Amino acid sequence: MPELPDVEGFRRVLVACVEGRRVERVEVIDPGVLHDVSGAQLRRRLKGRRVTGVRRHGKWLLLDAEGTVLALHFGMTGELVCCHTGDPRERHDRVVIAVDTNRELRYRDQRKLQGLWLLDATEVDGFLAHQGPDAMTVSAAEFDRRLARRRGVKALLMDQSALAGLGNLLTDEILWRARLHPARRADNLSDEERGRLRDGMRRVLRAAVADGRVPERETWLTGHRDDPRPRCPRCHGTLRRSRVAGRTTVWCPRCQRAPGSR
DNA sequence: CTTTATGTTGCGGG
DNA sequence: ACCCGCAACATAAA
Repeated sequence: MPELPDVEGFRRVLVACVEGRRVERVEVIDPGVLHDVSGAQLRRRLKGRRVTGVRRHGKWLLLDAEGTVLALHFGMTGELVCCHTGDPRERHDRVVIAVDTNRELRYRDQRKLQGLWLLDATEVDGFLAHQGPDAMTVSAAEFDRRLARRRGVKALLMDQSALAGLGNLLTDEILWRARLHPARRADNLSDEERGRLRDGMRRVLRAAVADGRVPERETWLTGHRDDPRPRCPRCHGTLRRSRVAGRTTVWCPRCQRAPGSR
């Protein structure tokens, strides 16, 4: 589930649930999601602290707690939910952070591909140093600079060190909207094509972030990618499914022409 | 049993 | 130096 818009949705969950509140209890149900920190350390360093802010960069979510920062990444199956204390525990609840309002934040994740990191506020910049600019706020000039590589455009858009926040679904959606074949090389897009790409990215992101998730819509690819015989919502041609940049890729061979060079 | 899944990283090879 | 595909990580569902 989690790409930039989903993580932005989690950020709002956090704001509503714990921002400004004091951490009363930290419960580590499955230490397998903790990185470089034990359950006891996590508890000791969060308990009693006030949550002073919540930030997102790409797919990373950062919870500030008076000098200590909890960094969360959701992998493919993670989510953040706000519960009342006493709500029944679910099978994949891994960590619970309860605050002084009878509410608790739960990090829920089936596959445990990523997890939680605990940092000192001074370590955050270094921690995110390898991340590219956030896809939601990147400037046109910086976007163009990031795309100036000899790589497949889909691989590049999904590369978090080039641009942070886009995953497999969003990337397909953006390329479809910009009418660009996913296997095109990024460095020989025309100025017009690169403009279309950035425009598509902005529109897709704006709509998805407003929803706090990547929506499944009839007028988007997302609403069709799991259909048995998926049709393009724009030209009604049959969509194709293949593997690009190591991931399942859905695109319209009529709307999104030729890889090669042009 | 096999395949697939919205992520990231590290490795081998071109 | 740059780029690609692929396996690995852990788990569930089709």
